[in-house]
Amino acid sequence: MISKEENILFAAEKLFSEKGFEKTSTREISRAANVNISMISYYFGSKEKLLEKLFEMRMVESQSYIQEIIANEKLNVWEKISLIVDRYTKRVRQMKVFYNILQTEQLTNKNERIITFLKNSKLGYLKVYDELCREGFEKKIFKKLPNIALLHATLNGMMFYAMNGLPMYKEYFNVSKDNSDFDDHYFEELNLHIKQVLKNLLGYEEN
Amino acid sequence: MISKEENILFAAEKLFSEKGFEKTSTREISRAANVNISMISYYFGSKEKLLEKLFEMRMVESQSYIQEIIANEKLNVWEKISLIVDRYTKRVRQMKVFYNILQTEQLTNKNERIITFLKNSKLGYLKVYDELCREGFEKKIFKKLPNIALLHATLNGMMFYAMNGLPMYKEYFNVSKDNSDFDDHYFEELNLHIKQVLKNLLGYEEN
Amino acid sequence: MISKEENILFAAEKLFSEKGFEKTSTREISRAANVNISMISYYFGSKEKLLEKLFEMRMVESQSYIQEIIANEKLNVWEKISLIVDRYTKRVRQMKVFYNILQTEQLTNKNERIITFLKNSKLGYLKVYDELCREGFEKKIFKKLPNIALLHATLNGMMFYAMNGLPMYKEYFNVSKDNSDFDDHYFEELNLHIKQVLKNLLGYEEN
Amino acid sequence: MISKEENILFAAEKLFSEKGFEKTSTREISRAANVNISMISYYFGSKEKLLEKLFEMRMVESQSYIQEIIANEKLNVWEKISLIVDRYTKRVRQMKVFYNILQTEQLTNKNERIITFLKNSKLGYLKVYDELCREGFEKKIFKKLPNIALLHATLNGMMFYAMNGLPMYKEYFNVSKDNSDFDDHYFEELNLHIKQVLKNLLGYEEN
DNA sequence: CATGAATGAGGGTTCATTCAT
DNA sequence: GATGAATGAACCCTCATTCAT
Repeated sequence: MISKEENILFAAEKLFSEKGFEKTSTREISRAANVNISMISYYFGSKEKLLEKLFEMRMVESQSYIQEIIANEKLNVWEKISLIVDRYTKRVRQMKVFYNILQTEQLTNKNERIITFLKNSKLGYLKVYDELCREGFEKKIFKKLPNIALLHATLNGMMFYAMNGLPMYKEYFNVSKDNSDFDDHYFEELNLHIKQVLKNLLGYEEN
Repeated sequence: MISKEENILFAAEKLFSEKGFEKTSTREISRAANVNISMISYYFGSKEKLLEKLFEMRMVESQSYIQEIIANEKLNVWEKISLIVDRYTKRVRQMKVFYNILQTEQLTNKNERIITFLKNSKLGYLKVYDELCREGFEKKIFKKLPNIALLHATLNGMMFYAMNGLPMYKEYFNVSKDNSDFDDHYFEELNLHIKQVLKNLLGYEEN
Repeated sequence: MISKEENILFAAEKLFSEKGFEKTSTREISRAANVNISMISYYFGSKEKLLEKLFEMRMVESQSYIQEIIANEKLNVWEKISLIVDRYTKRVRQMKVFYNILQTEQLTNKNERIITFLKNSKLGYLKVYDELCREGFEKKIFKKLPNIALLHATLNGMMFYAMNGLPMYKEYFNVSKDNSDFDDHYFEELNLHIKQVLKNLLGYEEN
Repeated sequence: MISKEENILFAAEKLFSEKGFEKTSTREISRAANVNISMISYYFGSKEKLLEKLFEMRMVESQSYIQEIIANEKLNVWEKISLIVDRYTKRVRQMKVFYNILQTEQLTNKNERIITFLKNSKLGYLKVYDELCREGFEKKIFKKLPNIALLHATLNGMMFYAMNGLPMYKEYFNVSKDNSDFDDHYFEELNLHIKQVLKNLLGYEEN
C-alpha cells in the first residue's frame, strides 16, 4: 500500500524530471498523484519543500552503500573503486528520473538546503576517492596519483553524459528507441569503459 | 554601438544562465536590458523564441571552427583532435554562460527547434569524431577504435562536469573563490587531462 | 481546571483582539489553545459562531451589574450614574481585549446575532441613561436635560478613545510603555474627567 | 474623466469601509471598479499598498486645512478651536467611508506605514491643541488648562462614536433610516455639543 | 467523544503577451 | 517603428470545514 505522501513524491519526481521543477505546476502534480492540490502544501509545506524532501530521500539512499564498501576489509582499493563504479552506474540508471532533476537543479537551483545536500554529497565522494587513490598509490597498487578533481569530474561527467546522450546515440547508430537490449549492452559497456579510463588514470594494471 | 535587440539577447543569456529559463521573467530581462517589457515580444515574438534565437546565434558560431580544422590538410588526425579539444575547452570556458543554459535546456526543453539544433550539433560532432578515429585507426596512428558514443560522452562529460564542478573543487582544495590563477591552471590541466584520456582511448602514443 | 472549550474561547479572544477576526485563522487559534484544528468546528460549529459565543459570554457579564445599580434604592440618580461610570471604566480596562474586538466588529461585522447583541446592549444603556436623566431633571437634581444620544456618544466615545489612545499619549508625554503607574493614574483621571463632563452636561453641582 | 487608478482607489475605499480590509477580496475590488483584477497589483503593487495609498491620499488632504487655520492671525484661540471643530465635523461626515476604515485599521492593522501615518497625524493634532490651550490659558481667554490627552480623546471620541452610533440613535428615536433632515439636524447639534463640552473643559465663556 | 487527514473553494499575485496609440 | 497600459490565465498557497475512524 502506497501512501498519498509517497504518491505525490513519486509523481512529482517524474514530472520534475520530464519538464523541470519550474515548469511543473502543483496542479499537474496533484493530478498525476490523484490527490487534491492542497495536499502538497499539507504534506510538504510548499512545492519547493517537496523538492527538498525528494532530494533528502534519494541522497540519503545513495550515501549508505558507499560506506559499506569502503568499510569492507576483504576488498583491496581497486576492488573498492570498481564496486563503487558498479553500484553508481546501476543506481544512476535505476534512478535516471531523479538524476535528471539533480543535474538540472545543480545548475540553476538557489535553494540552500538542496545546495548543501549536493555539496556535501560531492565533497564526501571526493574525500573517498582521495583516500582510496592515496592508499592505492602508497601501497604501489596504483602507479599514478591523479588530480582528484579531474578524476571525479571524469567519472561523473562520463556517467551523466552517457546516460543523457543514450537516445541520441541510438539515433546515430540507427537503433530503435524501444530496443532495451541495446540499452543493457550499452550500460555494460559503459561500466567497463569507465573502469578502463580509471585504470589508465590510476596506472593500475590487472595481473 | 550595441542594438536593443542584442541588449536583450545578452541580458537574457546571463539571466537564463543564472536562474534558468523558466524562473527568469520577461520583466527581469527587460529591466536588465533597460528596455520596455513589450520589446521582447516585439523583437523576438515570444520569450521562447528569444531562447531559440540565442541558441541559433551561439551554435552557429561553434559550428564554424570545426569545419576549418578538419579541412586543414597540414594536420594529422591526432593534431586535429587535439586542436578541436583546444578550441572546445577554450570556447566552453568563454561561453560558460551559454553552455550553462545549454546543459539545462537539453535535459528538460521540449522546444522542437532547440532539440533539433542540439541534436544536429551533436550528430555532427559524432560524425567528425567517427571519421577521425577511423582514419587514424586505418592509418595505424591509433591502435584502438573505441566506441564513438562513449568517446563522445567521455569528452563532453569531462568538459562540462569539470566546468560546473570548479567552484566545489576550489572549496575542497581550500582555494579562494576569487583566485583566477587557480582557474587558469585548472583549465590548462583539464585540457591536458582530456587529451591524455583520449590518447589512452585511441591507443595513441606520441613519438 | 480550564476546559478545552474555554481554552479555545480565550485564545480566540486574544488573537481576534490583536489581529482582527478575519486575519486570525482557525489554525492559529487551535495552536494557541493547544487543541486540534477541528475542535473549533466541533465545539462551536464554525469560526463565526465562536465569535458569537464570545460576544454572548462577555455581554451577558456586562448586563448584570447595571440592573443591580439602578435597583439600589439607597442611591440617588447622580450616584447611580457615577457608579455606572466607575464600573464601566473598570470593566473596559479589565476587558480591554474584548472591547477591542467589539469596536472592530461593530464597524464591519454583518453577523445578525452579533448586531443584535450590540444593538440591544446599547438600546438598554440608552434607556437607562434616559430614565436617570429624566428622573434627575424632574427631581431638580440636574438643571439640564441633554440629548441622550449625544450624552451616550460622549460617554462611550471618551471611554474607548481614551483607552485606545493611551499608548500614543504616553509617547506624546515621553512616558515609557511599561510604566503602569502612569496607566493607573491615567484611568483614575479619566474617570474623574468623564464625571466632570457629565456633570456639565447634566447641570449637576455637588453640594 | 476619472482614471482607472482612481476608480480602483474609490471602489476599494467603499468596500473596505463596508466589509473591512481583510474580508474584501481583490476580485471584488476589481469587479466594483470595473477593471481587470491584475490592475490592482499593476497600479499599487499589492492590496496592502492600495490601502497605504488610500491612507496617504486621505490623510494628506486632512493635514492641509489645520495649518491654514492656526496661521490665520485674525482669529483668537477659541475661534481657531471652534473652526477646527467645524471643519473636522464636516470632514468626518463627508469622509465617513474613509473614517470607518481608519477606525478599524487603527485597532488591528500592523502595517508600519499606516501606523506611522496615524501616529504622526494624531501627534500633530495633539501639539496643535496643546499650543492653543496654553496660549488661551496664558492670555486668560481660558480659565482652565485641561489634560491635553483627555481633551483629545473626548473630542475625537465624541465625534466618531456619534457618527457610528447615528443609525442606532435613529432607531431609538423611531426615526426612519432615510430621514436625512434628522441627520442634518443631528450633526448640527453634535457640532454645538462638542463646542459646549470643550468650553466647559477650557473654562471659556462667551461674552 | 474526539481526532487529524483530507477537501475544494478562494485567496493575492505574477506571468507572458497584446493592442491602441 | 516603438511604446506602455492593460489583459486574462495561471501561478502557489491558505482557508474553514468535513468525515471516516
